[in-house]
Amino acid sequence: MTDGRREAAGAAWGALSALFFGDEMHDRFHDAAEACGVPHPGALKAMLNLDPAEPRSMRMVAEDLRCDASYVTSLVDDLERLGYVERRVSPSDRRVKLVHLTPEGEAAKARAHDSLSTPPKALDRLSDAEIRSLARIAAKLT
Amino acid sequence: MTDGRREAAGAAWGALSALFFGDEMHDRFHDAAEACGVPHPGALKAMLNLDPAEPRSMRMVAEDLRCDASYVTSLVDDLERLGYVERRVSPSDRRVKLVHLTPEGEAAKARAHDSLSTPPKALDRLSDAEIRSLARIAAKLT
DNA sequence: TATTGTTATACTCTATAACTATA
DNA sequence: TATAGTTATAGAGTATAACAATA
Repeated sequence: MTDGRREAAGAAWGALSALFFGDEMHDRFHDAAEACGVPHPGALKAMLNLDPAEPRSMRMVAEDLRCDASYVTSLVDDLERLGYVERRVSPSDRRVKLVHLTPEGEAAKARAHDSLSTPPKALDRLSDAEIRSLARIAAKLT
Repeated sequence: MTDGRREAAGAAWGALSALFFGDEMHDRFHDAAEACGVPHPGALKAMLNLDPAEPRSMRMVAEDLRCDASYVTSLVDDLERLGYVERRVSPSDRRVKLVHLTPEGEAAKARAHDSLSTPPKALDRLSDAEIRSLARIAAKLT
C-alpha cells in the first residue's frame, strides 16, 4: 500500500512540476516582476515575503532569500528607491534595521500576487468537481 | 457557477504555488543541479529540456530558455565539457548545430529529474485516497 | 541579403572580505 | 568580544553588437 501511495505521489508531483516549470509560469513570473515595477526576480521574492504587520530585519530577509546580507542591502536600496519599503531602526536594538512595507509596496505586492496566483490555462481542462476537489486537497498542503 | 469555479481554481493554484515557491523546493532545485553536476540552474533547465530522441538546435534551446543565443553557446560549452552533450552539424543545413544528449547526459538528467520529482513532505498530510485523487487530476493537466 | 552560431565585450546579480556602529 | 548592517570589490550569469560561415 505504501508503495502504491509513493508512486501516486510521485506521479502527482511530477505532473504539477511540469506545469510550474513550463513556459506559461516562466513568463508569468517575469510579468509579475514587471507589473510591480521591480527590477529582478530576487527583489520580487523579497517583496512577497514582506508583511506590513510584521516587519523583518535585514538579516531575516537574507535568511528568507538564502542570500548574503550584503545583497539584501542593495535589494532594499532598490525597493526603498521605488518607495515600496522603509528602513526603520529597531527600538529594542539600535543595530537592527526593520524593513517596513509601505502602502505603495503593499499595493505592488498585491499586483504581483494577483498575477502569480492566476491559474494557468491547463486548469480549464478540469471539470467543476475536479477543480473543487483540487482546491480542497491543495488547502491541506499548506 | 463560473464565478465559484474561478475562485476554487485561484485557491487551488495559490496553495500549490506556496508549496513550489517554498524553501523545500528552493533547496531541492539547487540539490538537483548539484546532483547532476551542473554548475547553475540555467544549465539544469537546458538539460531537462533535452531529449536524446529529438536533438534541438542552438536556437531552439535559446527559445526554450528564453535567453540570448550567445548565452546558449557558453551553456552548451559547459555541458559539452562535462560530457553530457555533443554538438553535431545538421545534415540538412550546415549552419545549424544540433545538441545531442549523450548517455552520460541522459543519466545525469534522470538523476536531476528524480530529485526534483520527489514530492515534498507536505504530501504526507494527505490520505491515500486524496493522493490518488490528486494524481488523477494532475495527470489531466499535462 | 538573411540566418545560424560564435567571439568580444559589457552589464546585472550575487558573494566575500574588510569596516562601522552598537551591544 | 560578538553581532547588524554597509561598503568596496570580485565573480558568476546573461545580454548586445560585430563577425564568419552558410543559405
